[in-house]
This record gives sequence, structure tokens and C-alpha cells, in this order.
Amino acid sequence: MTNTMETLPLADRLARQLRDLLISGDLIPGQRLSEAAFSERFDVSRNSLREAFRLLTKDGLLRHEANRGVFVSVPTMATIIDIYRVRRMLECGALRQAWHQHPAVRTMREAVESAKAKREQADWLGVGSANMMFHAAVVALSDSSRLSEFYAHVAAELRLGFLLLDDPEGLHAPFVDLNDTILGLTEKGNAHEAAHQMEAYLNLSERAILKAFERSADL
Amino acid sequence: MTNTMETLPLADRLARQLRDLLISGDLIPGQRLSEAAFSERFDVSRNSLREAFRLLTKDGLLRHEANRGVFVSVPTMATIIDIYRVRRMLECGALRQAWHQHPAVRTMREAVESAKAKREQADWLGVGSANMMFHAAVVALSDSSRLSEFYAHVAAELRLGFLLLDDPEGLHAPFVDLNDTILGLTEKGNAHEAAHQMEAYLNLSERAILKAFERSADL
DNA sequence: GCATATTTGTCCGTATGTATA
DNA sequence: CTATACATACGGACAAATATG
Repeated sequence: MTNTMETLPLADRLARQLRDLLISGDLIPGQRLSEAAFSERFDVSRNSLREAFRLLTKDGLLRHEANRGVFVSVPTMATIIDIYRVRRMLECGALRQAWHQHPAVRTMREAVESAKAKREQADWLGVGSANMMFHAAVVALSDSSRLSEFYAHVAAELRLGFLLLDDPEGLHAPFVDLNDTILGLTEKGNAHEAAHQMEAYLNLSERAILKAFERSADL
Repeated sequence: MTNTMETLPLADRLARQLRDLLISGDLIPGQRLSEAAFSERFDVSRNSLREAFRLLTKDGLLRHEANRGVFVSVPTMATIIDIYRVRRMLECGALRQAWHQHPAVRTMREAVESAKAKREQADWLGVGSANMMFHAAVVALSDSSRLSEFYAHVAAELRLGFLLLDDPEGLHAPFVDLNDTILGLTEKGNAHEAAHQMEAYLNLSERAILKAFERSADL
């Protein structure tokens, strides 16, 4: 039929496309995704689209309401708090037992350098992306594909929250130097202090987001 | 049509049913699940069944091979090692920051008592279930629904490995008393030592499973 | 190595119940 | 309260890939 390109299942490809639209802010939280509209838009059957919807719903990016359809998830304060509990567990845990010559440390350094460069150009979305790459690399220190995948899902959910707030400078830029500090401690093999600094980082970041949520709530 | 009872989506109900068949050992690792056969067996359309397959594939319980269908996942040593990294991260992390009066502590105690009772009756499968309940309660100490859900998935995958080995007594019974020790330390508020004991527990348990895998491998 | 049967991947049409204007 | 729109689920169809004899 309209079958083309890659050998991956159509549902997986669709899920990836939709996921990209979600984290790029093309689809906004709360928006309803009509089966008919999107199956037309992507030129696929409703069945295939529904499979993709199931996958993204399981990731927490979409929400399913019985007989009403799927909607883009709307992060709440409870969502943010839960996600930061996950982050503290995974990121601090990974740092605490990190080996200072682990390959992921190189990725962490690249992310920090990239973030600094983007900050120089006032490219705040770029800073945000680089920051998230840094923290994904931190989790990669734990050498578990399951932990890394899980973290990727949570990070995507969190990105939805960032988009909702729409203040990338205030939410990302101030944290670049803290990342640098954590990186330095890790490279020196001071794992315990690195973990400690990360906890401070996450507490600060969480508070900043919750504050922004509060402000956006009382409009 | 054959729409009845619950208000949950059919695909979700199917996924749950299949999941129960999987963790109860009714479907064995490596087995191929024919779309036609199972859509007939559950009296649902192929489309609905495929949605359920996607969900379970995302959980790691099924594996999807292009144009060949879905198979029950076959855990390998790499799977076990990865899962135990997850367990160390989540369970030790949860214990380290646990509050000794957290409601989950009560669940932990119930699980330990249940495990002891089942052990008395030489009900090794019961001991295994109680043990898993204990460890799920440990993760619940961290008060994060995402961490608890993630742990539930990983635990289901691990159960597939246990079924493959088929030695519930050797893999579960020796650990009941260690759980009791960890519980006692937690109740006394000695979080750090509880986490330390849990790490020892997990190292022992991991080694026992890997040993059993080795034995089952060279047949 | 080939012809054939089986199975997956994908699409379409349609009936039914539910929500909303 | 009726009408409409939509999600839900089913069944049939066919091409492509795979397994089988």
C-alpha cells in the first residue's frame, strides 16, 4: 500500500513522530488528538494510529479518557514533584557510585560545553536541550539500559512541563555552572560530593519550576 | 458488540489478562503468540489484540520481531544483571531516605509475616510472591508513583526469569530472614544500615540467580 | 532452489455506544 | 431532548514477508 521506507513497525514510527511533535511544543498540553484528523494528517489508518496512541499513553505523554479520546497530558504540580523524586533517586544514585573514567563522563563534558556555547548565543532552548543531555548522561553512569530508558520517558514528561511554562532562560540558564561543578567533582572522583551537589541542584530546579507553576496558575 | 462489564479499554484488559498468563507461567519464554490464535482464544479482533501486544512489548514482557510476530521474552544473564542494577538503585535508595513510620513499613511487615507463614507450609511459590510484595513495599517508601510503576514492570520481567529456572525454594526461601532483618532496621530508623543490608541481599540474590542460569545453560 | 501456504502489516467499511452541542 | 460527532470495536481484504514442503 502506502508502505514505504524503514523496516520498523508503523506504530513505532508514528509514536516517534508524535513524540517529536510533543516535546517540540507543536502540540500543546490539554489539546485533544482526533483519530480521524491525525490518521489523515499522517496518511495512515486509524488502527495504526491507535497503536501509536497506546504507546504514548503508556509513556505518560498522552492521556486516555474513556469514549472521549486522547489528549496531550497536562502536567500538574503533583507531576513535577513526582518526577523530581525520580530524578533525585536516579541521578544522585548514579553519581554516588560513578567511576570517574566512565565513557558517559565524556558525554557529560560535551553537554556542558555545548550548554555554555548556547548560553553565549542566548539560545535558551539549546541550553535546555544540552542540560537535559547532561542529566541523561549522568544516569548513563549507572550502566543500565532500563534505567536510561525510564529516565528518557520521565525527561520527556518533564519537558512538557517546561513548555507549559515557557521561560527557558530562567529555568535552564542558571544551572549550567552547577552542572559544570558536578562534572568537575565527578572527573576528580569525588563521587559523594558530586551526588550531594546534584541533590542541591535538583532541589533548586524543582523549586524554580513549582514557583513558575504557581505564578501561571493564578491568572 | 461483545462489549460488557468494565469501562476500561479492551486493549488494557487484554494486556492485563496476557500479563497474568505470563507471570503465572502459563506462557513460556520463547513461545510465539499467533495473532489469529489469540484473537480467537479471547474472542476479540486482531486489531485490539495487536494494541495489547504493543503495550506488553513496551513492558519488556513480549518481544516483537519484524514480520515474524511477537514472542514471550527470554531473559538472559544480561537481563538479570541489568534488572539487579535497577533494584539496587531503587530499593537501596528508597531505604536510605526512608521514614520509619511510613505507611509502607506496615506493608513490609505484612509481607514478611506472610512469607514466614508460607515457608512453614513449604509453599515456595507463596514465599516468592510475598518476597516480591516486600520489595515492592520498599520502593513504595520513596512515595513516587512513577518509581513504583517502573519497579512493577521490572519485577514482572524478573519473574519471567524465575519461572525459567523453576527453583522457587532455593531462590526465595533463604532470603526471608534477611528481609526480616532489613525490616527491623527500618522500623528502628536505622536507614543507612538497612540500605547496606539490602545491597548485600541483592548481591546474594543476583549471584544465586546467575549461578542457576549458568547451570541451566550448559545442558 | 522453488512453489505454496501461512502469517504479519496495513487499510477500509461499518455498527454501536457515548458524549456534547 | 434530539441530533450530531466521535471513539470503540469488529470483520474483511490484500500485499508483503516468512515459513514450509
